[in-house]
Amino acid sequence: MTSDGRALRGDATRVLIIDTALAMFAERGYRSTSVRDIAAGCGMTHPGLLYHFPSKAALLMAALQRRDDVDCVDLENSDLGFAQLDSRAVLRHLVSSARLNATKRGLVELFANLSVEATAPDHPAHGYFVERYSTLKATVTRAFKDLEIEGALQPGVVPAMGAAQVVAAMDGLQVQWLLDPQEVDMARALESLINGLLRDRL
Amino acid sequence: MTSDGRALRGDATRVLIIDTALAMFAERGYRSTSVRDIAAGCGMTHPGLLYHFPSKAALLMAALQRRDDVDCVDLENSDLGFAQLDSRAVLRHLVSSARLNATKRGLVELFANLSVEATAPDHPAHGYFVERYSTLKATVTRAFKDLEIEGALQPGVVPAMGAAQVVAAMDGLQVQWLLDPQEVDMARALESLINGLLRDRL
DNA sequence: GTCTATATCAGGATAGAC
DNA sequence: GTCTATCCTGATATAGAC
Repeated sequence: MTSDGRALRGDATRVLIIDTALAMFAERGYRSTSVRDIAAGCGMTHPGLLYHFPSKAALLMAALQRRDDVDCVDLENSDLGFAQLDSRAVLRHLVSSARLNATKRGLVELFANLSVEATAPDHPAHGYFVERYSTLKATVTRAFKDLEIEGALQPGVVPAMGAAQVVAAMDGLQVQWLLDPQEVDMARALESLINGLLRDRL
Repeated sequence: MTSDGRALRGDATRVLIIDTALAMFAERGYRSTSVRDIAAGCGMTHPGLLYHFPSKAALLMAALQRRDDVDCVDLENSDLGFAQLDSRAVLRHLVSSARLNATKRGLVELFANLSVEATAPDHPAHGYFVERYSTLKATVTRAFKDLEIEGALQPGVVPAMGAAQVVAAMDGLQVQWLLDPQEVDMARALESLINGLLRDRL
């Protein structure tokens, strides 16, 4: 970005590319979407696209970043906002995310695939996911700790472990749902799991 | 397998290929292991390998099959045997599997990646994983139903949903463990989740 | 600043010699 | 049963026209 607004002209193209990429990644997956496909979807050639982003990986990162931004607008909460929610609201938010996800198969596919792929230390999105999980688990752990103080936790529930279990269940339920959407209700299963960790219901 | 032992001669190569493939898939993942790599590891060229398996996908399926066989030997239980275990033994078996997995990163990577990839209906291993999850969940559901009859279930726990949660947690914990093995104890987290569903401990 | 054309490389798969 | 040679597709990346 440069000092004055005029230079932002080209950003229209950048945004178009990112949105197209996100749609296609969500539709067909990251690996089976070629830079050529995305470029074609934008009405340009792939080197044209690569002028804006040095590599497919860089484009992915930009797309993930944008996805987070959109999510924040959707939910009218910044990530910071999410972390600062009341403890029960944090947990309820996870459940509504699950419910929302059930309307966006492509996106669930994308994130499910990426989060596993990115497990490899040399994956372009490795850092992103390490950070993402770490933040998410920290927030949920915080919520459970607060509930523990209120005495609202089921005896024997350890906040950090509960957070790991809840986050794990979110991920795993997505896989089952992708395999057969009829078979699983992600939001209900998650809610029920969370309720099992609490003395009272959510 | 054929009627007499002699016919197994040519299978030595097949087995070598499968074992090499399994090792390499586990090491570097399915997608980033080329047929050429596997062939080289067997001391042959890739068309030579493709004489034995018509495609990379077919080789994958054979490798998955073999993996299951080895697992059965390891645990001295056939899949059938697993399904027929006593209900608590079924759940304990899941926990020990998790413990065992923590010593085999490559294999966990392979299955974690594949189970998500194979979510796509046209993936070569789609049928395998549909079947795998369906069987696994059915077995765990059965276990919970038995425990329900014994009155050993926490109130409000629905067998089928509990099974989905447990299986989901297994998968999700693997992702977290792959991202940072220090951060998560898969077996403990899973055991604690299961215990939370039961009136008494496992 | 933006794109066309092109170079280069690696993957899976097949045909056909040996 | 194994290899050589080859095809096709699709990936990233660069040179250079507009």
